[in-house]
Amino acid sequence: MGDYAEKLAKALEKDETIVIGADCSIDYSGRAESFLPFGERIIIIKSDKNLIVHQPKGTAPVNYMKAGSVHNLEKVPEGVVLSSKNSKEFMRTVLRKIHFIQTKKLDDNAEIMLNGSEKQMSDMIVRNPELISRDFRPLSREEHTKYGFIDVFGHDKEGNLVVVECKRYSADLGAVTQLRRYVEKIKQLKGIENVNGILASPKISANALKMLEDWGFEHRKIDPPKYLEKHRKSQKALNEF
Amino acid sequence: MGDYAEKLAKALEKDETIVIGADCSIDYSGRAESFLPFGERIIIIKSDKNLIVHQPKGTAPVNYMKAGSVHNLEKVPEGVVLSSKNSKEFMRTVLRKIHFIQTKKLDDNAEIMLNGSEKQMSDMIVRNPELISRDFRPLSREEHTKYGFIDVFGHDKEGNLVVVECKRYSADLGAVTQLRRYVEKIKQLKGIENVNGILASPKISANALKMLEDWGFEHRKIDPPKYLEKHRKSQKALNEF
DNA sequence: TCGGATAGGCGCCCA
DNA sequence: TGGGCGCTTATCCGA
Repeated sequence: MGDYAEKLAKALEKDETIVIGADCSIDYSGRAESFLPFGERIIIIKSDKNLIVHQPKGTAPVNYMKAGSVHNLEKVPEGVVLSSKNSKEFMRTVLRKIHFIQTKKLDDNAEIMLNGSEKQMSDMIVRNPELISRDFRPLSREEHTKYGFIDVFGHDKEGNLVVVECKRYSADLGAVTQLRRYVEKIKQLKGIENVNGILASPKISANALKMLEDWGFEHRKIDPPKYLEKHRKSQKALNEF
Repeated sequence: MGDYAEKLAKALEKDETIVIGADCSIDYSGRAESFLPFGERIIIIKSDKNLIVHQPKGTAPVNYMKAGSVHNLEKVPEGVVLSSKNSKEFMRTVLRKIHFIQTKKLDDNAEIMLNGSEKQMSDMIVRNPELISRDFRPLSREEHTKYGFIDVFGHDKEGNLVVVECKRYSADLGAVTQLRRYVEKIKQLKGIENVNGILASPKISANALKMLEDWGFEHRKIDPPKYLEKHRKSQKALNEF
């Protein structure tokens, strides 16, 4: 265990990414309080000194510490204690058996390119305003108000203002109240009553649709761009493997 | 690379957790579309066949596949291709250099114990209704309505209904619209006008507070239970290390 | 499975 | 730094 502590300290020093497989228990205190009894997990400390702990199931880490945390090691009779802290949080990991440690300086400057986001959806609507209605004319995007940011803002032929809120997946009650908040703020700011609210999404829940219509708003069924496009194209290839 | 492919296949078979350090590129297609150019990352496949890919910075994985995905390996001239799929998604990882692979069956049945959640906050309010007001009488928790679930529902001495919405951290505009939605639904369901809305949280943003007060609702500054308790106690200990 | 809501959410942008 | 909000959100819980 002594060798491990030295290896870890050296890797931390050099901003390497550290991967540990270990039997450990974890105390956390900060935004909440937690305790995780002993069990075998993967612990990763990244070059930005962010720490994540993964149990053998699930996508989300069970414990974690933000980037910029300070990590210290201490040998104790039962093994090694990893103490992590930042300005607001503290974590104490007792490693009673270490199965492996890998340390490596990772060279990765790449950034992911993503299609199908809500932002691309609103871009698409600005380029193809007929998706909202035949006479919709977009005026601005990401309009900032005290009551939030409006995705797409415009008007129709009669000059009625139109507020569009986009959701890349199913629209829920929260999406409707969000739209309502914007419409009301615009009404108040401009001192007018004729403001239309449009919720654009591929799906909407029944309750949300009812609430939407109760408020005199409308839904447009619109898919985010390129959604599942490659997936469909690769179906043939998938069938093979 | 051939040895690696075999090692991986065997580990997948045995439901081991697999940790790979590799230079790879990633195509993803499913709920959205993405491409990540080559770079050095950590890839983890867990015993539930969930996959996460971590770049050397950040808490969140850059790419991932849900639990229950199927993973296949294929040797190609440039290295190894890891194909992952489930009913709705597809991911293709090209590993052109593998730095290390660790495989281990992780034994971990422990569950994290957490203090300071919103649910515990509403429990605390039910036990200590004077936190809301001297004459608040809780009636129910998690009251289900078509417009959502109410955290705490009760009445005051005069018989006015009271809706309480809790937030464990700072309350924002969304919290206010959520509260408003519940209050309106209760008014509609009971056919009455005297329904009070209370937003309970340690903090509230200035815009949210204004909107709250515009709607005639009130804020109560309440901290989730045990929040930072250990942290404060350990301050002395922290100063030492 | 779907819907509604929380999360120690994270990460991004913008004032 | 804080507010506002999207997210391949994940995860939980109830109908």
